[in-house]
Amino acid sequence: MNSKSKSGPSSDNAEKFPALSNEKLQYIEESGLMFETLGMTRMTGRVFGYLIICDLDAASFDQIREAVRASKGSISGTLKQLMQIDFVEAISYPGDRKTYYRPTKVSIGTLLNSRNYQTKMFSDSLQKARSLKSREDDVSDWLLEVSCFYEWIGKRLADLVEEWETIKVSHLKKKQNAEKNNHHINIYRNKLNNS
Amino acid sequence: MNSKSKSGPSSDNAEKFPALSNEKLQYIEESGLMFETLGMTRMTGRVFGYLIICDLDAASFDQIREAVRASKGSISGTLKQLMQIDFVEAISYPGDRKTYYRPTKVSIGTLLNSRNYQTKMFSDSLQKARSLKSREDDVSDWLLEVSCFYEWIGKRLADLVEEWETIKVSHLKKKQNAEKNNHHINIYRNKLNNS
DNA sequence: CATTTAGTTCAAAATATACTGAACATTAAA
DNA sequence: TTTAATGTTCAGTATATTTTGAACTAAATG
Repeated sequence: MNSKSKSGPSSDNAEKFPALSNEKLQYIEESGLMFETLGMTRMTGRVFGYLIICDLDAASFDQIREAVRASKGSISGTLKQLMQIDFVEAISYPGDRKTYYRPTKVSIGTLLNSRNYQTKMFSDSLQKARSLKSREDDVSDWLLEVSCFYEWIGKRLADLVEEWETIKVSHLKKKQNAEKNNHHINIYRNKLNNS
Repeated sequence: MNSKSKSGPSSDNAEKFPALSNEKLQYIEESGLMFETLGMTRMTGRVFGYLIICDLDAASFDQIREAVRASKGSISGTLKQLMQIDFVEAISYPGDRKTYYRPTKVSIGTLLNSRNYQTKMFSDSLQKARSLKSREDDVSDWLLEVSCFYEWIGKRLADLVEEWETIKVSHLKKKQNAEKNNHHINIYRNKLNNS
């Protein structure tokens, strides 16, 4: 035991583990459920959700653990999964034994590619199905069309990513301006809600 | 018991339940595993896989059951799921009490839309995360960019589907010609394999 | 070298999901 | 009205997945 912990559990704990608002805690759970419907685990969603809203440059193992209230083993495995799929990256600081974790700011192209992996698998399977058929019929026509479409659109998506890179700056400016204008509305809404 | 079943179990059973080649049986299992990685059940993949390769206009409940070797309850539930997500449709014939099932030849647009559902969910979640942050940083910039990109590309994909509709006929012709040329190669390959 | 920190590993428990099989519903035919 | 055909439903079981928690490693600190 060190002298700090004797001086009271919440004295400087609050600095290392800043309390999360109910909204944020709720978001973490929602993120968990969403990741579940995407075929990942609830815990990966919780951890990723925490990392993107925690307002820290990077969070420590125990900060994550505290925020999502899970066991060390669970956090350890979950972080590995998230790093494996490149959703999270680890960083470290000199003179600090801890590892810190933060969301990877994956490029749009990478995001789209991982999405396309499943599509490719599906499309390949349909093509194989067609090759196994012993007659040509409506189904084999459909199988051909669908797998051709996916092949075609795979190429087209790559073009779109390039196009996005060229237009994104102006596009994002528009969006941010729209947001500023909405800000007044939000303040007005809050006043209404609090009345 | 009717007279038919007394005359021997495999007499005309073979007509109603034509034996599937090993390749097809294997495909059914592969399809099951693939659907599993897509977040659906193995059984939905088996049943859908069977329906697209069975070379029947439509398969009866018991033909499906026989092909995938599952219980009636399982087939019943699985077919409902597949119909729910519009992968399979039921048809019936006058004077026949059975229901027959066949793969829905869903339009390309519909296929893409259902794929986009998950993306939308993910994108909305990122936007919400950004609104919960109490500071602007690299992460909030990234959150904005990603959710904007998905919004933008959603619109662009709709254009691509339209484009596909206009070019698909000529595109498919090309593909089919390429296939015919490959056919000679496949025959040659088979000879090599059988030697 | 003993202790603390920071995490990893893995067997077992908890939980979630899918599947079976038997009882049931419904319609048609005998 | 009885029997048969065609499924459906659902409780229980089987299976798979996630999470815990305790024992462990490895490195730094006193």
